[in-house]
Amino acid sequence: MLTPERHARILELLQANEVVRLQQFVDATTSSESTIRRDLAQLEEERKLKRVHGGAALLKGKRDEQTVAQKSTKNLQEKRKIAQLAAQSVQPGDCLYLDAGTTTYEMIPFLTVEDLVVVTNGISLVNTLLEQGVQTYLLGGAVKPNTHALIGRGALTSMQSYRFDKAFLGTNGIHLQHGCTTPDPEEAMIKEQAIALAGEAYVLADPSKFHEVSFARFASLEEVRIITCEEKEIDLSSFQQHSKLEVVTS
Amino acid sequence: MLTPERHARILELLQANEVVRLQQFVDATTSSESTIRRDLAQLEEERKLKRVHGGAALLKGKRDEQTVAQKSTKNLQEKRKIAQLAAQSVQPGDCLYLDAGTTTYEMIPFLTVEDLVVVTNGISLVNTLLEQGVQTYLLGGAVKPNTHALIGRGALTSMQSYRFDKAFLGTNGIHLQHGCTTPDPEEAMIKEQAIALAGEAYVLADPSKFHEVSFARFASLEEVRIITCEEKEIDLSSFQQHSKLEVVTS
DNA sequence: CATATTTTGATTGTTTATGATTGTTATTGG
DNA sequence: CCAATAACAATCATAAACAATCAAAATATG
Repeated sequence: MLTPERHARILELLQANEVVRLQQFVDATTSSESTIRRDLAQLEEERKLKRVHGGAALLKGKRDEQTVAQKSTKNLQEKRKIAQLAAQSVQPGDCLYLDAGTTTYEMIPFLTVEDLVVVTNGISLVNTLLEQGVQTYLLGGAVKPNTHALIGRGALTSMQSYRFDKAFLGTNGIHLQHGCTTPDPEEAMIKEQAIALAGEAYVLADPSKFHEVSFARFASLEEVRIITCEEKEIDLSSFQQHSKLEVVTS
Repeated sequence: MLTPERHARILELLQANEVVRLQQFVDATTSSESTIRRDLAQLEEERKLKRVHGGAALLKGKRDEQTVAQKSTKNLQEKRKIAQLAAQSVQPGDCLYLDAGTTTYEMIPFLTVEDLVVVTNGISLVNTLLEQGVQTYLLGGAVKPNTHALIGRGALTSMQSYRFDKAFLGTNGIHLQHGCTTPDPEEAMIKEQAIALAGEAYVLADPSKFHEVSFARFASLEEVRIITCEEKEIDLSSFQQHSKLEVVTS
């Protein structure tokens, strides 16, 4: 049986049964225990299921995670490392703003300190935040269909009720002259205001974003801390002069 | 029996019985006392129940609230009929408010007219609304962990930017003297304001809600239209005198 | 066709969940 | 208020489940 077939069969069994033990998967796929374990590990990475001792269970909030889950298979390891580094800046009692996006999403499992309050404009983050037991606030506003981010006037005005210790933002481009940019001007406005309302603003960017420029600018290099992981092709030293830079040594 | 199965069984027993002895859990799950104790400790940590000497009890705030998943399997056919009737009142170009809740959720597939705008405080509704191609706005505010509804000051203030042609609301109790009631005062405030901002307010209630009273009142019978389906045990004529009543003949 | 890479299943220590046992704490009835 | 009793938390041994490792098989590549 081929890997995608097995994965499909596993998810199918889970849809039907909510909780399934390892041996059932073995019987259903005529594969070994080891293979099933590997499959389960992988599917958990992709956030398609939750492993439990003795088998696997369906994720509770499966409904609006799908789009995020698909995206997050790409560069997942890099993103997770960056996310982990970013999460280390968080202190007990902090009030955070988390941008909608896959990198910020990956931060959530690492947000383990006590007494956090998180404000976000990403509907997809809410479920996971609540499962972590984090007190969660959502901005209001128009829902952007493909990303499920909240944007527009409503989002801007409802953000004004909050102040943040730290804001964590994703980006599409980081450039020496043009700063941080993103394709959607609406989202750029939100990011810009989040930076203004935050004591410290962190931009999370994997190496592919450097020297890229997108349409709408939301920050200069000077006003944010950039968190990334190192890559030999990219020379980060030029950025170091303009911005506070934190790099994961992978 | 796997851990999530046990946890589910424990919570299920609690929903049915309000307060349950340790031995009942042991019998129901065929596990040892020690294991149940560990489970209870963990579930209390997750704020799913309250441990008491001799067993466990439901959290007070959650007394008559169930998770969305549990609710939505119950009375589904009835709810769907009510939802369908409610959706018939919707006209092209309308701007609607949809309450968070399972009955309002069931309305979405029937919202097939053109040019709708929907505002809601229910995160769970967003996905399905977008799939229907409806322009969707979400209120801001605190996210209520079990129901994923947006509540609190943030939700109230962000609602003030909108005006609705029609508001559709769920309820837990409908009573001749006490009007419409719901367990959570925070949610009641939201519902109340939605009614104030709407040209017409509709309350969707299956027959089990009649003559019931919950904690927080959000409307009198006079100011809303009630949509329900008929049931022989319940005499709706007394309600007819106080309120506009629409009944599905199932 | 030979070689490199990936996937698989068996084997191995290691970790985890469980149920029994222990001593400790809370409740109850006199 | 105190003793009796029930419920509790803590500890421990064990068995099940686990991750890590490795060699064989399947697959891909030059």
